[in-house]
Parts: sequence; structure tokens; C-alpha cells
Amino acid sequence: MSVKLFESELKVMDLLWKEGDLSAKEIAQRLKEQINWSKTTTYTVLKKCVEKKAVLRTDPGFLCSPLISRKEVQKAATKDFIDKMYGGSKDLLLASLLGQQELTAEDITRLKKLAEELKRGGYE
Amino acid sequence: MSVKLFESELKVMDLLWKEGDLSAKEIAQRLKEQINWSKTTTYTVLKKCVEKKAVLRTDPGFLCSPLISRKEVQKAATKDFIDKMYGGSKDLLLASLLGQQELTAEDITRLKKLAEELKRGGYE
DNA sequence: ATAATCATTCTATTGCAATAGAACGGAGGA
DNA sequence: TCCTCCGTTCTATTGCAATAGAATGATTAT
Repeated sequence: MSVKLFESELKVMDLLWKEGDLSAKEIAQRLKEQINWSKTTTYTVLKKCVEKKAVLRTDPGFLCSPLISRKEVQKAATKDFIDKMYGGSKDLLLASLLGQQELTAEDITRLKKLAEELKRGGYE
Repeated sequence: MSVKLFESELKVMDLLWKEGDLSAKEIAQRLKEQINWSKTTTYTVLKKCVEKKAVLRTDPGFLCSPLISRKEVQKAATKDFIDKMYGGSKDLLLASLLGQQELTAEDITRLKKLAEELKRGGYE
């Protein structure tokens, strides 16, 4: 359950999260178009994802499906990031986010509504 | 004004942010104690910080002072992180933070209060 | 004046993510 | 059966952050 992914691996996962299951061949094709990756690059990175149990690859056709969700990865990465940049304090990150001048009144209203919903248990 | 710092550079900045201006020698001493860095490692990393204009080093005594604040660096790093992990959407990061089960009712109350203050312009 | 000490810089070395060229192997056509 | 194509793997190569050993140069003590 090692959800620590590198940037290259995220590119592969991103595709799978967006498009759903794809064959290795299709992934290679799309990443060739999108970011000009050589097919071998895609296969190498894909292999890493499989080793890390982030992707399940099954025959026939080397069909690939994500084993971990974007949310899980985001959550883990966010924790790492908070540890690294905010000394482990979620609150400090929140404060930094909220303290940005670009935050509009609507942002805040929305935020309050969001908090309200959370309080009522309106989260998955 | 390149505020993009590596992990090693952050270790140096962290010290300066905490302790205020220090001589290169003192920095080397402390990082030797704290994380067992060789003095040359410290000097190499410190040099990078100077090149990046994150630190001002003046004679006499190679006194070092931070040229950028922790907040600036956090803000820039957070933006990068949001771009990388949340497709540039600050809201999604917020949602992820708030959606964590560990968030208590008090957390939410505090958050709402924080948002309230922000709305009233109570931020620096 | 010279030696010794020590702060600073110069110049590797290591480790690992990113990228991809070349080799391999199996399916399908001649 | 044999050849060709192409999906997949094996095995580099590159680039860069992290780390630090050896060289340098200035200051102090003898």
C-alpha cells in the first residue's frame, strides 16, 4: 500500500483515473501524444506502478486498472507535504491557504458552507 | 526571487528562521549536532542558498541572514504542490484537508471562526 | 618568519528519478 | 515453417540533488 508516487508515475495514474482502465498499448499511445513520451518510457514507468501496487495489470491485452484512488494519493502526498513544509501542522497550511489575498468573499462563503456540510457529516 | 528550495536548503533556512542571523560557522556547528552534516555539506548548501538569493552572507564572519521569509517559501511551495497534486485547484486541496476523518467538531468550529475573521479583513 | 589551525571553497562521488535505445518473443500472414 | 511486426522487457544513459574529501587561504601562536 505504498502510495508514494513520483511525478512520472503520476502522469500514468492521471490517465487511468481520468479514462478508466486502459491497455498498456493505449496508455503508451496517449502519453506519446500528450507529452511525447517514448513508448519504452511509458512501459518502464508503468512497471514501477505495478511493482508499487498502484496499478493492476492483467492479461489479456495487459489491461491496466488503478488500484489506488486519486484521493488516497492526494491525501498521502498532502500529509508528506505538510510534514515537510509546515512542520506537520495542518492548521498552518490552512492558514496559509486562507491567508492568500486572492481569496475572495465568495471563496470564504463557500468555505463556510463546506465546513457546515462537514459538520453535518455530509462527506463520503 | 527564486524561492524554490530543495530539502537540504530548507534545513539551512529552517535554522535561520528559527534562530535569526548566524555565522556560517555556527550554522555548520548546529547542523553537525542536529543532523550530523559534515561542515562541507553545510557550506555547499549554504552557497546554493546565497546563489538563489535566499540568504545574504556578509563579512565580517560570514554572517548569514535570510532574505526570504518562511511564509513566502511556504506559499510558493504550496502553489507548486497544488499544481502538481490537485490540478491547480486550491479548493480541492481544501476539500481534501477538511474531508479527513480526523477533523473534529472543534476543528470545524475553529475553521469557521477563521474564515469569519478573514472575511472581516483580520489577516496581516 | 614559520607552523598550526580552522573557516571556506573546489572538486569529486553517490544515489536515484527520468528517459529511452536495443533486444526479445509471440501472434499472424506468406 | 519461416518471416515480419510490434508489444513488452532489459539494460543503459542522463541529469541533478545530496553529501563530503581534499585543497586553499587567512589568522594566531611560537
